[in-house]
Amino acid sequence: MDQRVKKKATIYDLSVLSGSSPSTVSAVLNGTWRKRRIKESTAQTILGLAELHQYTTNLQARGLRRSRSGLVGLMLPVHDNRYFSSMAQTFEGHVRSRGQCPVVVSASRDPEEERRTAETLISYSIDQLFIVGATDPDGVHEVCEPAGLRHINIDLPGAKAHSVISDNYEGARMLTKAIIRRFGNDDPLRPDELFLFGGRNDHASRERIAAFHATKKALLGADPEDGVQSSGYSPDITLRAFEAFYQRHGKLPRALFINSSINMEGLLRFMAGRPAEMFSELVVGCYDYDPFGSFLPFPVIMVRQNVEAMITKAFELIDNPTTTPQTFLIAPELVQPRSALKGPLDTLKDIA
Amino acid sequence: MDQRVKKKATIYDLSVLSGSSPSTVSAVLNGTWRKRRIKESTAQTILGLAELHQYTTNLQARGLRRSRSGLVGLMLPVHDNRYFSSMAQTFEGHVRSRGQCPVVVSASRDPEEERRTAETLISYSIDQLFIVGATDPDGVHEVCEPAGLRHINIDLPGAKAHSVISDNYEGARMLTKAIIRRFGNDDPLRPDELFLFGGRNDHASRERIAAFHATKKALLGADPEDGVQSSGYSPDITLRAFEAFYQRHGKLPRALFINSSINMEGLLRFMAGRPAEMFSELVVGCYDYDPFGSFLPFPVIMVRQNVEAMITKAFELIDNPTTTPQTFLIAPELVQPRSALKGPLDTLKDIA
DNA sequence: AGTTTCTGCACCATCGATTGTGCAAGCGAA
DNA sequence: TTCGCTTGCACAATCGATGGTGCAGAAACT
Repeated sequence: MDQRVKKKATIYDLSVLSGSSPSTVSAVLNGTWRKRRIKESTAQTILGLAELHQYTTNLQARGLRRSRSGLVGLMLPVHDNRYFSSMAQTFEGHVRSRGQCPVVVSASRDPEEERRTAETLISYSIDQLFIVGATDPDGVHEVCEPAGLRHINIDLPGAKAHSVISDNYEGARMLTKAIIRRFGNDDPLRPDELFLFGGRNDHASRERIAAFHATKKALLGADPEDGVQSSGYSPDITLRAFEAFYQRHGKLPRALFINSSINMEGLLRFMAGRPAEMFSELVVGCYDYDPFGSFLPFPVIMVRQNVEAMITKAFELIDNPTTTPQTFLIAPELVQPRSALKGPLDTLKDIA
Repeated sequence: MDQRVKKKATIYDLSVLSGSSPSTVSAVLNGTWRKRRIKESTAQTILGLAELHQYTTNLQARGLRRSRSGLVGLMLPVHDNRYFSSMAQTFEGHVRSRGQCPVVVSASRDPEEERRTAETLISYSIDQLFIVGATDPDGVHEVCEPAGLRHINIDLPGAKAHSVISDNYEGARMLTKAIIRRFGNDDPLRPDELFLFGGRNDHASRERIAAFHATKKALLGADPEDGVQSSGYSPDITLRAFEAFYQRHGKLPRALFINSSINMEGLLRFMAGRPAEMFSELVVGCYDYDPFGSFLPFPVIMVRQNVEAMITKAFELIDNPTTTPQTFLIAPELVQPRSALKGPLDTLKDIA
């Protein structure tokens, strides 16, 4: 054999070398050999040869035959965000510990892309799909269902498959309350001094906005209609929302409820180039946790969604396929300003 | 057929339905039919049937036959970090625009895990592998090489395959200089007031530390030996390093060079629970960019590695396989405090 | 010795798509 | 009419692993 690109050893090669049949080799290598009553010594011989020739199973062939692949998919809206990246990190740990191979892809919150991505993954016979923050979870379901692919929604719920999501209402209630309480009694917050930025017409935003309204009303007695500035999940649109607000009022509100860390980046863009003092009195609540975000020069109260619990619950549900789709709420956690919480990375072994 | 889990249509099904042979169906569906002189009308019939029955290619079967998969792998140390997650985001865009399917996995900076992960990916016949920040790039190479898998190192170089990395020396030089210059002439920084935290024995750390030493020496005239506190890539170890330092000196240095955003999180942990005033005079340089990190309550000068350029260069190299392995340096960019830069997410279309 | 029961393994179809090759029918030219 | 070329497609081997089935030889039993 040429040293370059020597073909990988197959069970047929080992079959010839060992004098056993391919099926015997296969059984030995995939661990079913006791069930097939292969002699211990035969097995050892084959395992030895496999080691020697660096045999590794061609997983495409196995996948083709078994019509599953050992791959478990995670579909994210985007990678570049601490909420979703911690989701990926946590997911990886779980999948790895089950001896499967995690595959993480993103679909940009584009319903079409979401479906295409699911289809591609299905073509590789992935075993399960975790759908995170999909814009159109039910559209993805329509793709998974006929293929018999087990799937589950996380973060944003769908009607046709189980969903595990944050308790957005409760989280937003806590957050709104914490923002309001942050102001003392001598100079309490007025209803028209607290605005929500971000959010669009998805389940999470709706819940959060509802809780925001209700809590404002309950604690501040009133809630002016224009208290919400929708700006989707885009830093730039959020920036423009802040600029527009600033244009109109000549200042920012005293307090902000920001719908996600992505919108929070819009606030950063607004801050860039403006004097820091402009923000020294600001109080911000952000629905999402980012360790750096927690230490900004003004108090930032954050909500950390319990990613670990969500993923755990999702695995539980996907393993015991039940009947009618349900949505499960996972309680998030309020994070006081200047908190550096442990994350999924802390599970990895530290090396100095 | 049962409505549940109806098997997916195959070329054989379409072959029966259309009255053509499987090979003809295959050719039509994979686009090689003109080359095979299939009649236009035959093709149209088959395409119609494919549409009707929602045919999708079984990519495992194709992969088995062609011994490639259309998958392109990205192996990261970890997901949960803005540097690496922006890498993933950028990578996805590139791969998608080439009509292939990106898969992102992490290997926890564990050489053994890195090799195992590469092996798994190889078993799925991925077409190319981008190895980011590997602890043992050459170990991964040893796995890829015999399999004939094209691969390239990013962020941390290897000796046996092309590498695309940040110009760490130059970046660290700029950063060190910027930190020092940050102090006015009336109260200039002394050599024993600037410390480096983080880093371990990898190429990037060594370069940065060398530049740190050299620049300190050049600009401050001296460089005490104990100016570097190695603490790997772990927030917790970094936290302990800060605590130990604080224990010994009763205060932090006036200025810090922090080797990565992960170490920066160690600083956050140190800050948590301590009064903000303790850090009001601090000046920090961080080798990595995080938008939130840029707005901390003290000046944080950051270095943004040019992820887009690195990925672009990597694709260029992996497409034109040349001879002897080389390392290519990509210039990073100094980011002034309170900057909110655009990132890979800004490429996505905004939806409000 | 003859029959049953294990042992230990080989045989072979199969998963779905790809691709080199072969060949019949159609057509124009000689 | 016959030769030769083109058109349009079918055939069959192949990628590597899996798992149901069958069968020879040894052991156990009557």
